[in-house]
Amino acid sequence: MSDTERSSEPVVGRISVQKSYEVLADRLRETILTGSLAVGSRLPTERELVSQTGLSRGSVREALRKLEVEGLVKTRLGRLGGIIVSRPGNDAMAHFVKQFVRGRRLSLRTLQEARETLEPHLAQMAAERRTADDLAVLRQLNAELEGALGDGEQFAAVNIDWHNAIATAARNDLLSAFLYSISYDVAVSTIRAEYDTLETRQAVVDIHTRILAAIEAGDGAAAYRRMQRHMQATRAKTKAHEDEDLQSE
Amino acid sequence: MSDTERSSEPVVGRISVQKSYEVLADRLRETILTGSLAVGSRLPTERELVSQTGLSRGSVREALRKLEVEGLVKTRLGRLGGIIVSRPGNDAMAHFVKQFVRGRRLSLRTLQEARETLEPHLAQMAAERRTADDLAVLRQLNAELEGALGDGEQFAAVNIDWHNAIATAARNDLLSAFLYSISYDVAVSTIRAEYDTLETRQAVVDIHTRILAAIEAGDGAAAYRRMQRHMQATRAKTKAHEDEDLQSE
DNA sequence: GCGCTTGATTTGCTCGGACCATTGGTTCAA
DNA sequence: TTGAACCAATGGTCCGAGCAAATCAAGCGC
Repeated sequence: MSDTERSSEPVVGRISVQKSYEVLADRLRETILTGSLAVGSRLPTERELVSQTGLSRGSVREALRKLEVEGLVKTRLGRLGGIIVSRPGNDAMAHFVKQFVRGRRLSLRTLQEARETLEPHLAQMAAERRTADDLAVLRQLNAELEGALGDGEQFAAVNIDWHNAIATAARNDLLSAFLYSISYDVAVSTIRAEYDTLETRQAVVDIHTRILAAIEAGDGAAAYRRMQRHMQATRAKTKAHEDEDLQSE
Repeated sequence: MSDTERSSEPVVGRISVQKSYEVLADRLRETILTGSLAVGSRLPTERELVSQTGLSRGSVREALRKLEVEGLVKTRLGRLGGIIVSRPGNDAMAHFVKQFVRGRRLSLRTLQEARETLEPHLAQMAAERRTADDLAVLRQLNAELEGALGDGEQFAAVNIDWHNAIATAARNDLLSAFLYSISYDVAVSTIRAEYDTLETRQAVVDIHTRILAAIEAGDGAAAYRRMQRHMQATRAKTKAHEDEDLQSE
């Protein structure tokens, strides 16, 4: 390549002008994450950040808005309010994943597949790691589920909690956050199909009981198999909804 | 419960004052997601939004900042610039997951487990759904990987691409986004441990070849098994890094 | 006529200042 | 002691102005 042949030789790389609020957001993010600021502690007030950085109030606020979406800070109003260091929770993850799913028009089938990927493994991990407290919670939820056999709405709600409790017992905050993020959408979409009759609800309680038994016994392989079968049964029930969009409010 | 016993009877629920930029962000989000605005089309300019909503410029911009983090819009400068409707991509997901992982101080072990959960299933799905194009890409990457046997950095980079290509072939945008989000962090942390010697790199190429063979043959079960073994081997190599934090920039 | 320069235009970006709303503390009188 | 009125600190909101980048169009020189 001769240097006269093409005038687009990259002498200097692409210049991207950093916007001030981006810079501040990055700086604050690093301060929060590496500075070991305790969750719940307060950042400087907006006006202090203004005087410290030399930026305008608006730019400071835009930076804070970004961190807020990321779940790294929360803002509280009034005296003794301010910018509180937080840590991203399952809700922040769920909010983001929801926009992702809606924005990409992902099908219910896609979410169901994700469940099938996550849940059996989570059940296995739960069987291997569950504490006494985990078991108590799961037994409680199983009982509640049985008590809600007659109420489809309630049944679905408790069912979500049950599956998330399994994830909690698996002791993997990332995977459980993933599951949490999709469980609501999947559940509301499958309520009618999966739990339309008392028989299907009873069947769900039965398989839940058997999965819980495997977890209690510490039998990861059995927990995996049973959860996998549970997922496949759910998929069969929701066949009719396949490839359905999830654009509803 | 008598009605005089406790004065904390919730007559009216908790009142949460909606902030104006929240309201606008919600409205714009719904407009984008349900209004079937084509990706790439332009939203009204900031000044137009100001006159349409009656809000101030600052509030409008704060709302836009939120949507930007969510990956629903991008802003471009200059004439013919403006607020462009976008759709959340893997990068937006990766950015969010990264803050989540850092903010919660998740261990490398946690990420490795997520990989072990996702990848075997993704390999299976890839075997069942891969197109001719997918196979071409995978063969190409396998060749590149073999060519990079002598360069640890390059090898690791191509390796990431290879695993993500598997996920792409699995045709599940959510799971592939999850994997994409953690692959970088996992990879950079395991480069030295996993690919420290020529022998280990050669072993990786070998197992990749066998996984690819299963995918070519459409043998989902074999692809699952081989990927699972690959993951277990990787885990063994990274034992030393277990429970290590991922707080580096 | 072709190509480069120059200016105008549109758009997001940044600033400064002011005032409002909410929350919690403080003071003071009954 | 208790209740109400007031004060202070902080985020929320608004207005207006000018800057900076990207594009287009007109004009100029060859």
